[in-house]
Amino acid sequence: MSLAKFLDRDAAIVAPALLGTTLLVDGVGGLIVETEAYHPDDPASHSFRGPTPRNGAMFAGPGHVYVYRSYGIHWCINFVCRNASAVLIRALEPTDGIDLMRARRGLDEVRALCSGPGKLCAALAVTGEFDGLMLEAPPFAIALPRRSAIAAIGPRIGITKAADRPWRFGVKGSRYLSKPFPKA
DNA sequence: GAGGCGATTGGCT
DNA sequence: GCCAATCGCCTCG
Repeated sequence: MSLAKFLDRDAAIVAPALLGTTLLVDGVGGLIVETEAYHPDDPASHSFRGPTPRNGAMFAGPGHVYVYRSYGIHWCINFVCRNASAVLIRALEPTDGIDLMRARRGLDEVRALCSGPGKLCAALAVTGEFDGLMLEAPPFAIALPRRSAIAAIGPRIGITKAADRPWRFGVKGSRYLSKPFPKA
């Protein structure tokens, strides 16, 4: 399946299917092991209240990248899906450019390099300048998995609205998650 | 126009 | 476990 077609579905479908995908930015990155889905009718979503200058990329159509600043300090990256839904990339298992990521993060421990949405953006040098770019073109490189990894499912993290929706997905047993999943 | 808060992280208690 | 850092958007007046 082409990347464009893959992303032109609801975020709740795309988010678990993305597990095991390779994400590289300028050749640096790893395997996606944790994601979350956000919907326009979801009070926790940035697209819930319609377009603003900040969230415009979420309304630009499937295949775009939405990068926003979190708590005024960190950057977080989303893949835009159908109908202003989006998938937040929460954690990677580092595979490529590990020494560069170590230098950017000022940290040796591979396990913690990309174990959180703000961390992985720092490790991959993703900033607001990437907001609105197409995922299909450089500096991005995406390799979809042959088969999606087995997903653990749980409530999303760090939000106060609609916190009960089970739209967080992770690779079962991965040591690179931002937080463990509640035991099923 | 002012005040509050968030899809977070790292450091200190 | 708690708390500060720091910026854009929302809400209210």
